[in-house]
Amino acid sequence: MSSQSGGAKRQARVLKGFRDYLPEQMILRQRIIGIFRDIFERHGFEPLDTPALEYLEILTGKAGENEKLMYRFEDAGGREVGLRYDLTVPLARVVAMHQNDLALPFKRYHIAPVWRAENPQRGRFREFWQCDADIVGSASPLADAEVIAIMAEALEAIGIPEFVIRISHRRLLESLGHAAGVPPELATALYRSIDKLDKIGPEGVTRELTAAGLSEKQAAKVLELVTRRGEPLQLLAELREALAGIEGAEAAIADLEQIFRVLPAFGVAPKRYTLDLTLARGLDYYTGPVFEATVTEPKVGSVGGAGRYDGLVGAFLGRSIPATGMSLGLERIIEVVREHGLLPIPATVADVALVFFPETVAPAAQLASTLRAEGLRVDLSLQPHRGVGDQLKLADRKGIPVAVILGSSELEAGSAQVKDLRSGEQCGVPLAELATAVRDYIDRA
RNA sequence: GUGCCUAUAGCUCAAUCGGCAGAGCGCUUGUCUGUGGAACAAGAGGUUGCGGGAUCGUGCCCCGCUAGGCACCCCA
Repeated sequence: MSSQSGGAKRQARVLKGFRDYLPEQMILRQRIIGIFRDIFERHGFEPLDTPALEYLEILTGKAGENEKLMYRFEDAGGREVGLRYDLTVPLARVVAMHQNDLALPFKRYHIAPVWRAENPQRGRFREFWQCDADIVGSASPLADAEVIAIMAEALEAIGIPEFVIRISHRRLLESLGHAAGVPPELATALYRSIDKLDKIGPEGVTRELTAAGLSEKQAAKVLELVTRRGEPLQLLAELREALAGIEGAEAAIADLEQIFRVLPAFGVAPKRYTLDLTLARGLDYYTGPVFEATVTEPKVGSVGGAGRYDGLVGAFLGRSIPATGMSLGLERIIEVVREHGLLPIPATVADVALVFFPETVAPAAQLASTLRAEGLRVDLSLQPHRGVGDQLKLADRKGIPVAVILGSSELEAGSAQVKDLRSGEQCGVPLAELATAVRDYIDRA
């Protein structure tokens, strides 16, 4: 038996790492999502959505160690299910299930929440939104390049001042390992340590590598190869020489060369990308080129990750289909936007507040309809009895830029008062010209 | 999942050694019958995150829980 009022009340709360999005935040989130959607569609990517909940076996096959971060439980029918961990695995499932309905290469975007049972931190939540764009059915580095270009365009469109897309290649890293004499079973440990270079430094990496079983010489060799810096194409030429005869190296280098040649043609500025072989990335399903967009200020880690995963669709289908794609993290991008004060947006969706009196309720409601038909977003006051002052104050507090005041004297004159709530400027306007006048005031902002 | 730090009014934060829980802003009302932001005055608002313990007595000490921040891990 629950109490209705009085008695013990239920404590209002939300789960750790989960949040409410109040209107002001929603307006910003929707704005950013709209920008991304435009860019994705401009590249011919189609929208897709999938269920939040999947059979657990769909999610667990290729996630490797991340399985422990997955929300999993048994549903009321006894099925083992899980909340999706990313948008890539569901895409692979969709392609496998609907291959007859999809023309390859299939380009899709997917903007939706995913769930990971991690400890929350700045820009890190248990429920968060990813904005993904992927290409399924093309093995060409051209597809990788387009994905990188979209990522760069998206971050550029938001106005993020300092971002760099680091580009690496799983196969090339493997070859580096071979060249240094690292046994295959230590490859994973190798990637993980190298990935931490900027955090723990060369000494830290050396310590970890030798602890994992590499000799000091091997560790030093790997570090030397991986930390080379320079103009990408020139650096690749050097690596081609250094890795001559090493299995897989040539193909990986050729992939990267194609990517770096095409990127400028896609309109990506050279300062926005770099060849960085210390990038490995954690997800097990990456098989080729991998990319990551990092922002140095504020420190929210990467704002987007990407890469080629040629084996993932095949895991559901039996025959292999190549795929590549990228993922932008909405929450982390919002952190950057907030930190730098980018994308100034109104705190409300309303263009105009309609203020009136008990004796002008009906005409005011009618006027609101007219203004809405003209395309304005009208917040009709619901408290005419509270007086003009209070209504104006409330409208201003909400952040509405303009008020229209309709009283009986205006009504008799066939006009209304239009007031700029920021400057206080006000004048009478004939009803027929009202919408235009309101727009003029808004544009003055 | 692990470690460290934190939690006091709607918000930001005070509160001496363990001794009556406060300020600023915001909010409500009034000065002000159809014009907000200013000023002045008054007022409301708290089981000090939740639960337990030690103490004559706790916002303050101890334990557990929950949430937030930072780091690890991992990642968007």
